[in-house]
Amino acid sequence: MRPTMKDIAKKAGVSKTTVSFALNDPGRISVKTYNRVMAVVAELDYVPNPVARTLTTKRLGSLGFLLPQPITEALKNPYICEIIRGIGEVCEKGELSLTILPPIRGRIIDAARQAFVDGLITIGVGPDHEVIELLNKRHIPFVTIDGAETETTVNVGVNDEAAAYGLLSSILALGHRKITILALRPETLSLPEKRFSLVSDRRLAGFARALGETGLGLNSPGIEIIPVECSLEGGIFATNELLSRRQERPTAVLAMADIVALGAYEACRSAGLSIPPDLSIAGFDDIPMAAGAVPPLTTVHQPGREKGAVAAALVVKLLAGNEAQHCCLETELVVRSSTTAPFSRI
Amino acid sequence: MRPTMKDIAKKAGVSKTTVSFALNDPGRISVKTYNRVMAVVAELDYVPNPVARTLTTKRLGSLGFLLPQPITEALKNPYICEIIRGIGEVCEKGELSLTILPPIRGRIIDAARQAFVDGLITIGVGPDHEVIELLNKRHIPFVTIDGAETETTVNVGVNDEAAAYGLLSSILALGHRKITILALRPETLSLPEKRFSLVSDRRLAGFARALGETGLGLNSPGIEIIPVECSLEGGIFATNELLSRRQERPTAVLAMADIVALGAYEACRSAGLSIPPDLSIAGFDDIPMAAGAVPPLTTVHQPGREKGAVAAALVVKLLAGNEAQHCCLETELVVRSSTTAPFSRI
DNA sequence: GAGAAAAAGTGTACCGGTTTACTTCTTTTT
DNA sequence: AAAAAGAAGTAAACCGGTACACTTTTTCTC
Repeated sequence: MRPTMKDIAKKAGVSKTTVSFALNDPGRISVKTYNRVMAVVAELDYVPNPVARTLTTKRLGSLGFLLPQPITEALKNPYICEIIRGIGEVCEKGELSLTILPPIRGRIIDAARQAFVDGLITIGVGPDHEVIELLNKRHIPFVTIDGAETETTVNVGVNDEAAAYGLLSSILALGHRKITILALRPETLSLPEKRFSLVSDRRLAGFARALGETGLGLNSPGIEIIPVECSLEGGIFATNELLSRRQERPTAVLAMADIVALGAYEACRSAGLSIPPDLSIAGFDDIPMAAGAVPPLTTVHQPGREKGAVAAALVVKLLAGNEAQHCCLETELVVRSSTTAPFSRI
Repeated sequence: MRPTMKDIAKKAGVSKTTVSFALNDPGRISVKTYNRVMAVVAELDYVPNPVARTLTTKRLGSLGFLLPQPITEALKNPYICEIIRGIGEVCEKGELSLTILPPIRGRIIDAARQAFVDGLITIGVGPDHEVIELLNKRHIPFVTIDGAETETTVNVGVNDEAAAYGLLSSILALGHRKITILALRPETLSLPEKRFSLVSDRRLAGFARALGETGLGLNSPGIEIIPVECSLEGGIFATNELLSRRQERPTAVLAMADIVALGAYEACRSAGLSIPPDLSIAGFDDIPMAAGAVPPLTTVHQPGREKGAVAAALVVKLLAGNEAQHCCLETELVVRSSTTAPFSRI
């Protein structure tokens, strides 16, 4: 079996304490003893058990990232990858590892319960979610990404309402009046009464405001909202369904994630539609491949890596016992060539 | 302070053991006692400390993935993302979390030393690496990806030599004789005497065999090998350098990773060269975006997600105390339109 | 209703380290 | 040379759970 500190102490003829000193505070003991202990350490291939150490030091050296979906799904979305990269950046500096926590048995709260982390970051989790309560009980400092700014939680996000308003305004200005919105389903099933994810709701509010200025609303004829899964497949599926209908097609599709928009691209390709002018498509996020797509995708840029990095930095701050403030990052409308004026059917 | 099991026991008027039963094996005690204990648990917001539990159960519920580079760098390579997705798949099934372990202070061994994992997966780590020894000392079961098949370690990989042979053979058959190979630098600096990564060495052997059949060798005039960093930037940098030279340019560039090949694409774009016929470019890996690139990239397909999934499944097997076998997955040469016969300069 | 069996609950050792308070021995100060 | 200060080392408590062996209480069987 793996040797323990006791084994080392016995073989070196010293106390456990001395072994501990040799490993963590060599100045505390004589050079002679130090050498003797270390010789035994080398001989028995002793490596201290980090878990046991943790029991007293109460520091694990790991940050957690609580995913609302399985890892396989989540990493299909480059935007999530960007956020992870941002978190990773901070982990590097703080000499921490990064623990990805996928839902266990479909429940994100179980993942949080048994997480071995010093602090963690959630994404898309609202203040009313049970996991928030649990984290508080466990006294684990955490920061939410794309959550909500409340008294008791620290959040990092963007102004989704304003960003959505800007995007739809530009689409409306092009002349589009038949618009389909691909809104994101909530990833976890913990709140079954919700139709859309937290950010989707906020963006819908922005869309509503933009529509209002043209005398329209989310319920106006021609405007449609479809819940989709946040993935390439989700975009393909919804768009296929949309294009196969009898009724008149929209002239523009607004996806709430670039990856969904790229799914729409694919569905259009299969259907033989050109983007544009047959259909204008816009996304949200500005993932790295959005600019390189054919055609380049109009989207709302939000700084994914920065979001992750800021959130992680705030967690580190909390861990150090300092106060942390909410952070609202900038977005920018990036108009590329996937959106033009609607094709006039004669 | 956060309540402990002792606090619960005291307040409920029972022993610590009973509390433990209430939480883990309710059938062991009477309903009446169970209710009383759970009431106190709820009242004091008690959540068991998973670290303490671990000391006796010796199970952490996490798999580790030891990265040879910072997370930010690694996740820029979609191929790594694919592998992580594969590992994630297995984690899901086993109700495990996934701990990403980036080098600490540039040293991968330090990451391994303090990792809180039940088992782990390395990538690109050879049998002579110090980390292998450490993992054995710590008695942590592990599987290597793209490592080496030895008596004492389990490896998941592909036949790099054969794959490289096939790729270069097809390039030579097209008529190319001036070929630049972009080989990968080892990511970690632990073995400074090495020029290339483990897989690069094996692929070079395959290249050498293919060249041999045409009466050439790796040292023949016209054949050049350049060490590059495995990233988009690495590809851009090396290719820029290559194209800016006075001397005659190669007609084909073989990158040992698709992401590097895509970097070469970008450098060509800036230089106003068309791919092909000015330059043929091929990659390795077949990342998802390789097929969608312009032009679609000729490459060697290797199953990234499967690699991760198989490796993780083997670790789980080892954890269960079973034997695990090496696994060599299939590769396939995928010829797309980035490679043609060399452009004849008149 | 006596004896056996099952159920319910407890005390204590243990996991593998860290930390505190204390002892012993050596060196320095006056 | 005595007192004070410092160095080196140790025993035992502690972190917060789990697991084993054991006792006590209840239920069942004949």
